[in-house]
Amino acid sequence: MNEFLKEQLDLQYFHDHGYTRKKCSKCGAFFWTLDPKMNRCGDQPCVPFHFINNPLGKKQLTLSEVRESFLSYFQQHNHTRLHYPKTGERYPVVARWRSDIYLTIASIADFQPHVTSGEVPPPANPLAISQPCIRLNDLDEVGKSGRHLTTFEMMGHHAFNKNVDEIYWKEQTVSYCDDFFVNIIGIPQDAITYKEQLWHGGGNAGPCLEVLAGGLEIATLVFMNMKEVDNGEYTIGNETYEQNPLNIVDTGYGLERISWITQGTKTVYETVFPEIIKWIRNHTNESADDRLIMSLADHTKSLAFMLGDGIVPSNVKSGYLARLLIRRCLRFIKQLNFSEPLENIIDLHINKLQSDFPSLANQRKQIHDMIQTETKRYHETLQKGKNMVHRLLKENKKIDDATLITLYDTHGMPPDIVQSIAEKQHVTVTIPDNFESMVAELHSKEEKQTQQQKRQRDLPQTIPLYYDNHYQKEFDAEIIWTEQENNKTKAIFDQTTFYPDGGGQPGDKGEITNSSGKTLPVENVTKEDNAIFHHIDGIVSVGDKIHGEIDWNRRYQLMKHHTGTHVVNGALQKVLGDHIWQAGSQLAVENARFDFAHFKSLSEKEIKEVEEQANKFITEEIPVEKHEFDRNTAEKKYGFRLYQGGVPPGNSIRVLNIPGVDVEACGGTHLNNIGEIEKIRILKSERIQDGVNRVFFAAGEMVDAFQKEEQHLYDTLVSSLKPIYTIQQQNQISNQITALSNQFSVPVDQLPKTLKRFLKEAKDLLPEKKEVASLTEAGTHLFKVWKKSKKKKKSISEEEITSLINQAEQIPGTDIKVLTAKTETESNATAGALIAQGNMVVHIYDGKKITSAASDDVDIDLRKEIAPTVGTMIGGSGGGRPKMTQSGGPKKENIDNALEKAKALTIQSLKQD
RNA sequence: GGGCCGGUAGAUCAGCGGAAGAUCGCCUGCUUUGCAAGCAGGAGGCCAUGGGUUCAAAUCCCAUCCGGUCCA
Repeated sequence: MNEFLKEQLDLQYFHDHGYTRKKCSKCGAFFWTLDPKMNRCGDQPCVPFHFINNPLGKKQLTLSEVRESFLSYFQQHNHTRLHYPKTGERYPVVARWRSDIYLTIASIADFQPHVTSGEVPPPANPLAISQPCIRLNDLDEVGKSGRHLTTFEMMGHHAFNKNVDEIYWKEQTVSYCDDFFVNIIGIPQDAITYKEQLWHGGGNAGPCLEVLAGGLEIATLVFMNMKEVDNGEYTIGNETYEQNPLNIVDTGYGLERISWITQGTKTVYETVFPEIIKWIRNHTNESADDRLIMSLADHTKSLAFMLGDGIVPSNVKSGYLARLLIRRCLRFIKQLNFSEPLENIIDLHINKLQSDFPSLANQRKQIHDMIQTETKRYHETLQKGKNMVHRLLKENKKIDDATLITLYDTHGMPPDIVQSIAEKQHVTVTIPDNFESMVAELHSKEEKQTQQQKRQRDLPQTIPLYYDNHYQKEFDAEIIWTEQENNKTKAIFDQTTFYPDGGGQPGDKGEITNSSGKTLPVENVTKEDNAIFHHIDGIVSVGDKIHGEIDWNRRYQLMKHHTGTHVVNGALQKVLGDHIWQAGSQLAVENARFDFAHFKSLSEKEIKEVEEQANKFITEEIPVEKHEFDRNTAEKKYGFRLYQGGVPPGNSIRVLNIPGVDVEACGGTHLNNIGEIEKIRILKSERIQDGVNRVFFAAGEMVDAFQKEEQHLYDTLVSSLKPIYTIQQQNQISNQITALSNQFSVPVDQLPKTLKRFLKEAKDLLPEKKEVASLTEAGTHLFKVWKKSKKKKKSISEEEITSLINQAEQIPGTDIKVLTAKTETESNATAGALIAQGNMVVHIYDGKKITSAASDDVDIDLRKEIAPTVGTMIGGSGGGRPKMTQSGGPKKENIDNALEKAKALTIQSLKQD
C-alpha cells in the first residue's frame, strides 16, 4: 500500500518546490512538507487545531469571498463556471438525477454516474463549481465537535481525462492547489502539508492528497483512476479494483473551513452563521446549551436549502430526511425554551443566502407553509404520544424496552421525551444504550426484494417512427423477428409507428395488413431495450411485408391526456408553487392520473383554480416544442426541472417544452399545440400518501363522456328517491354528488345502493311526498329520518312494558315471573327494560333472534341449557352471559315451539315444590 | 419503496365474539355574594366503507378509503 501510494504520489512538483516526504511519528502516514521541523502529518488527532485565535491567511474572508475567489481563480486558469436556470452556478441539493442517493453529498456527485462512467461528456472540461452539499450521517456530532456541519459547500475543480491526462492530472492539480492557498488565500506555504491517502467510494477509488493547515483538513485532491470490479488487481477494503480508462480529477475544497481558517473563530459555526447564533442567543436565556444553539443554527440552514430546492416533508425518501431535521429543530427549540417559531430562523438564513442563492427566496412562502404544517403535526404527534405514555403508566406502572421501541417506531415518541414524562409521574425509565440498534434490528428483517434478472438476449432493433412524427398513423415495414404461441405472434418490425407501453403511456392498438391483404389486430405493444414487440392476434412470419395502421382515435386521446398531464403539471406549479414535482403518472383512454409532491390535500378552491389555469393555458393555444438535445445542452437550457419523470438513460434527451407552462424530459407522444386538448376537467383529487397528492383528469371529448356518466348517475339517484322526494333544482350535479357521498360516507359508485338501503330502513317514518330544493337536501332529510327510525326501533313504550308484564306467568312456589313474547322492537332492548323490574325471566323474539334474559336477583344460568337448546331447535345455536343470551337460526317455523320450550325449561329449573 | 399502528360520542381514548362505555366538553336544574368548583339529571354513536365467517361481529378474516409513524 505504502509502495503504491509512493509511486502514485511522488510528484515532480514536490521535488521542484523543495517539499520532502516524511512519515508521521504518530500515525505512520506519509506526507509532504516544506517545514524541516514538521514530523507529524498535520491532521487530527496527531496535531491539535492551532489556528483558533491565530488565523492563517492574509485577511479574514467571508464565505462569499472565498467562493468567489476560488471560482474566479480557476476561471482565470481556463476552467468553466457552470450556470443553470433557477439554481444558478450549482446543482440542487436534492439529487434528482441519481437513484442511489437523495441528497447531493459532494461536488463530484453532480457528475455521477453518467459523466464519471464516460457515457455523457462533462458539461465543461475542466470546470469549477461550488456545490452546496448536505450530509446527515454525523447529525449527533453537529454542535458538539465544533467543525461538523450538515450543510457545507464543497468547491471543486474537476478535470475528466479520457486518455490519462490530456486535460491535466496530478502535477497540475497540486500546483493549482498550492498556488490558490498560498497566493490567493494567503496561507504560508510551509504551513501546508499534503498527506498521502487512499480514497474509495461510490464504485471508484484512487490515490489522494489531503491538504492540511493549522491542524485542519481544508481540501482533498482525489485522483480517481480505478473502478470497482470483481477479481481486480488491487484490493481496497473488501473490494477489488482495476485501472479505469477515465482519469478524473476530483477535488473538494471546504468552503466553510477555508473561511474559518482565515477567521480563527472558536468553532466553524461562528464563521459560517454568526448572526444566526447571535439572534438565537438573544431569544434564549443565558444558561442555554451552546450545542443546541449551534445545531439549531446549522439544521435550519440545511432546511433552507432542502425546502428551497423543492423537497416536501413527508414519510418517504428525501421528504423524510427533511422531516427528521425539522423534528430535531423543534425538539431543540423546546429544550432551549425558545419562543420564536422555527420558520423565523430559516427566514434569517434565506435573507442572508439570497444574494448568493436567489432561487431560495422564491420559495419563502411555501417554506413557511411547510414548516407550519410540520410544526402543528409534530405537536399533535407528541400530544397523542403523551396521552399514550400516561395511559401505559397507569396500567403497567412501568415502561419496558419493548414498549419504548413501539412508542418510537410506531408512534414517533422519542425515548427521551417518554423518559421525562415518566419522571414527572415518579417512574424511572431507562433508555437502553443500544436503543438505536434495537430499532434498526426491527427493520433489518424486512424482506429484500428479489431483483428480477433482466434477460439479456440479442434482439433486432426497431426504428421508432413515432418520434419523427407524433401524428403518423400508417407505415410499411418488414417483420424481422417473431415468437409464436397458440394463434398469437409477438413480432418485431424493422420500423413502426406503434408506440410501446412505457413512461405511463399505454401501448398503441391497431392492425396490420399483410401482402396478401389479410388484416390482423395488434392487441398491445411493448418494449425491451430498443426492440419493440407487436402482440398480434394471428400468425405472421419473418420476412412478411406488412402495412400497419394504429388506432388513431385511441392514440390521439392518449396524446391529449399526455400533453394534458404536462399542462396540469404546469398549472399546479403556477397555482401552488415551484415545489410541485411529478411523482408518477398513468394515462388511460378515459382519463389520466398525475401524482405530485405537495404538503397538504388540495382544497376544492385550489382544484378549481388549477382546472381554470389549465384551461386558460389551453385557450392560449401554445405550440409544443419537441426537441432532442444532448444532456448538457438540455440541462443548461432548462435546468434540473427536466427530470420530473425520472432521469432518462443515455446522453440524448427528448425535451418537451411548452413555453411558459412546463418543460420536461419525456419520451411520450404529444400534440403539436396544447389547443388540441380542447378542455381539461379535474375529476378527483386525493392524497395517496404523506406529501404526495394525486389528481385524476379528463381531456377533450372524455370530459363530455365523463359528464354524461355523471349525469346518468345523478338521474339514477334522483329517480331512486322519486317515490318520496321531488327535487326542484338540478344544477351543479357534480357538487351535489360529492356532498351526498360525504353525507353517507360511501364512495360515489355505492351511492345508488346506499340510498336504496336507507330508504328501506327509514320507510316507516318517511313522509309520503316531500319537495326539496336539491339532491343534497334530500340526502340530509333522509339521513335524519333514518336516524330517528333507527332509534325508535330500540326504544320501547311504558304501555308496552306494562302490557307485557301482565302477560307474565308466575312460577310455582316462587316470586319469579316468566314471560315469552314476540315484539316489533329490538329484543335485547325490550328484554333489558323488562328484567329491570326484578324477579323476571323473559324470552323475546323480535323477528331476527330470541333474547333470553333474567333479572339479577334470579338464580339461573341461561347459558347452560336454555340458550343452546332453543338455538338448536331453530336450526342454529345460542349463547351469551349467564343472565343474558341470544339464540337464532334459519328455521323460523319453529319459533313458537322454541319459545314454549324456553318457558318450560325456565320453569323446570326454577320451580320449587 | 418497505415495515408497524390506528379509524367507536364534539375531543381524548377504553372495549376486541354475546345488552355500545369512561373522562373532558355541551345542555337543564340545584348549590355559591361572585369566581374556581361541587351535586343531580340529560342530550349526543351508520363502532370508516364494502364483502365474508358465525345463531350472534365494534370485536375475527379479506378488500377499499382515510390518517399516523419509523427507515439514510
